[in-house]
Amino acid sequence: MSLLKDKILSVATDLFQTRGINSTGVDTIVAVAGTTKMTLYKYFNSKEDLILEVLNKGHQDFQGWLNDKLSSSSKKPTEKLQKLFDFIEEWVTAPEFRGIVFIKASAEFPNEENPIHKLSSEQSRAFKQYICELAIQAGIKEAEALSLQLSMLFEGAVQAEQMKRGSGAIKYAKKAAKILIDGALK
Amino acid sequence: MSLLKDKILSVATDLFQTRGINSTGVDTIVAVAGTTKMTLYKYFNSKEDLILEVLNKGHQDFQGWLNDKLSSSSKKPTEKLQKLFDFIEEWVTAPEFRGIVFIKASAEFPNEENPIHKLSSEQSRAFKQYICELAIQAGIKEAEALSLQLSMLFEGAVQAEQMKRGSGAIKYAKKAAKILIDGALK
DNA sequence: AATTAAATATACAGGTCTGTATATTATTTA
DNA sequence: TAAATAATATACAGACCTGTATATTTAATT
Repeated sequence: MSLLKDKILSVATDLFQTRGINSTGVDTIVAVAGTTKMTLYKYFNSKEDLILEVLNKGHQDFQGWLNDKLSSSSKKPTEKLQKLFDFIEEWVTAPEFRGIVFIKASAEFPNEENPIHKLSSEQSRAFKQYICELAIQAGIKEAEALSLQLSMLFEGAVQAEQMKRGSGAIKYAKKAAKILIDGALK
Repeated sequence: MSLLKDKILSVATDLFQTRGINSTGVDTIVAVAGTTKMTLYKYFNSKEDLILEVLNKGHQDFQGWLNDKLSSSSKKPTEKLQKLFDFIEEWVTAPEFRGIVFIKASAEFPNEENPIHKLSSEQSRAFKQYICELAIQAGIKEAEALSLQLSMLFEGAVQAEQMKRGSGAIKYAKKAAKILIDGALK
């Protein structure tokens, strides 16, 4: 991976989250990244392609980090599930946290036929599925229902955090998650 | 209120939700509303003003409807709280439901200094506060925590519904809300 | 040193956007 | 019927947007 391509991707991610995707022009991206449009269009066929790659990178970063944390925290599925929102809190309260890209992208591209919306929707589904597998391994009967509830709680907490930074909402989402998980376990 | 102004407001609301706010030009709005830009700019000083009025109208419609439903459903605060998500489900699953405006607006205008973001944030806070007062009247000790959890659940469910229409996510949000409310009541 | 590749600088075509200016047509009120 | 109000039709200025074309400069390789 080229250094410049990487730089463009991280700058775009930041600008998309802090200013909005449609409100951020490629001119702004290359200016902040310290390069030119010619270089951007060498690595990305279009702005849409850039957005799709930003989405993919964001998802891999988050899911990869979360999976590493959970894997090294415990081998018992039940404990992993119980620690899920501890790590989510750690991720969301980090100073460099700027939101979850697929949540913003799905709002800015609401048309269900749009490739960006499709990828966002797929990533949301993949995250829920990840939780679902944790729940299944933990022996939870209604794993599908619980994972959907937890992912709604997660997206609502991120929404709250994007709405008002430092609101501390995630702390209460974590408590709610504990109640729901405990209820589903017994 | 002028008939045309009303028409412009409802058309704008619909287009903003189905195509995005930044992606919807005033030309499209007036074309669908069957009028002209001159008329739009007679009733609204700018597109930003129009967006702010769309937000206000959306909030009044939802909060007004919800409050009427709750008021006429029961006089006991506890029962009202328990029926909250029944009515939310009714609102969200209605065929004409297009999402909650302040959720989309806060995503498209992430800058906390922006008037549109500020109003969105204020509406989100007002909704949480409305739930909080229900909880207080129901005698719940940790009313603040519960209302924040329920509002996150609500926003997460709307997010899920905007992401994939007809997902049925709200049904499981309702079940989660019941668990959280029952836990907070005793 | 000569050749190839990578990145830059700059300009611009074609499109869309907001907001306004000007003139005309309906509609209502006096 | 005359005057005042409301809405329309149309054009356009100025800004911004994506994507490309052309030429130049820097860096890497042989």
